[in-house]
Amino acid sequence: MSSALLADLRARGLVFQVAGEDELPAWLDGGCRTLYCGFDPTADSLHIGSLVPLLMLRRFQDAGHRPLALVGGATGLIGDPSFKAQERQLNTPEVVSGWVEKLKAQVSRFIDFEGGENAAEVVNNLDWTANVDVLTFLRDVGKHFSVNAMIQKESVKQRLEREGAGISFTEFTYMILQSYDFSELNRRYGCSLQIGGSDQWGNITGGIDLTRRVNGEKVFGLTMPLITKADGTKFGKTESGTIWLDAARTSPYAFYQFWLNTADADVYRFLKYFTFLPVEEIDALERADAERAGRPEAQSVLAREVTRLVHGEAGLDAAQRITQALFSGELDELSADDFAQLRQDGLPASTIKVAELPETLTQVLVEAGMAASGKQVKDALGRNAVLVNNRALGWEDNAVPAAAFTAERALHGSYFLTRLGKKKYHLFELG
RNA sequence: GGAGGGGUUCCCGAGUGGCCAAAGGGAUCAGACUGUAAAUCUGACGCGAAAGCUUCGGUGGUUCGAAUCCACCCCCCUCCA
Repeated sequence: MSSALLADLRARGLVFQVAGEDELPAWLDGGCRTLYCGFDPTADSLHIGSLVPLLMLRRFQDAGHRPLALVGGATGLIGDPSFKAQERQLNTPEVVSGWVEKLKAQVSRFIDFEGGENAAEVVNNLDWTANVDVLTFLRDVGKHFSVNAMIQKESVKQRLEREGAGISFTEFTYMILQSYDFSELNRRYGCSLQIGGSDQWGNITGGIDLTRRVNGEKVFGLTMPLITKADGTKFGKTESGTIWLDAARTSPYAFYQFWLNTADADVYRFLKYFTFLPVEEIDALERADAERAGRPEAQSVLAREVTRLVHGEAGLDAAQRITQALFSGELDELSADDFAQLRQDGLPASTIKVAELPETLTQVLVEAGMAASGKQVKDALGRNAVLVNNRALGWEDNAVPAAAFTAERALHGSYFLTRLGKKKYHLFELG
């Protein structure tokens, strides 16, 4: 069953490096194995960069293995230097522990805690590091690490070699801490496989070595590739910032839109990375899209599947409802309830009072966050790119914003769906 | 500690007394085309509706006028010790 899992992962392009490659398939086939992946609290939410490893845990669980999601209450206090150009600012223990709680909840949505021997578990490495004293740690753990080997790791090389950079002892120790996690999880849970992004290779192999030395156990490691985009830009960022998994930071609607805007050159690869759809199905979709000229279907499948995974059926409904309402152009068909719902669903919105409007339209839209500066609004007005309830406004309307937001022009007496350009929407409600 | 080079608008990078809100490229925003794509073309791109206001590491100074000259200070890089 599990060599089938590995074959599927490879078909999806999800396997980058494997430690113990020859023995891993047989080991996985031999029964329910325990594996783990760590997530450090560097913010109060994970972003889509963590999605691949999260789904990976799920893939293993679906294949009959037991996933442990480790939240780094301890490692988060130190900071991983891997491939980071600069030393990072330390966060206070209070802040980190607050983030740990958030991440625990977030991570939990992707794996199943019910059921038998392969029920998932969330663990926190602070549990086994908080009470270890320095001398014990140095003697029992530190002694197994060769600094000579540690400074050879590619992940810290630029920090050691580059002029002007540097690495504190604190961050340099990170690898030891993470290695200790693996050996402890091996001891406590029989964990025998660690997975992570390709940047974690050095930390993972460190843990494998330590586990062999202190527990005499042979354990495995597997990394996933860095997600790249065909145009060379960084995955997971948009003009407006990072795409987070937390609905409070990135609304399900914005999340859905992010995936819907995936480039053709990336979409089939992403379907393999980010969904559980069978590879054959994805290949079939690609062929169908290629035969049918015009708009491919893949993006909407991707957006649907990933939004459902992260935000659930209700989040997906909200995202699709907003998308449908905005991009169909049929505003007349929306009821007052629908507008209230859109606002509820995360469509950017604000309440305005005609008497308190600023002097110009540019100010109104900038304050609503639709544009970065008045110049952009001015440009858009000059090109008929500002629409209020589907009516274009011009530069001549700029000085009289009140005229654009009169009750007579409002939908259902109070709503103004305002569009700037093709994709930026904001709902103004008379208050 | 010594010698030299450098810090320019989001990024890279020109600019060495007025014609500089500052070349060029990238990013970004908007328009055309289209599929809410890609590529391409066009426009905008310090802030401001405008009048105007504020920028070129910092602080002072010279000058009718400074990103450009002077003094001191801070930071970065290269070489030497």
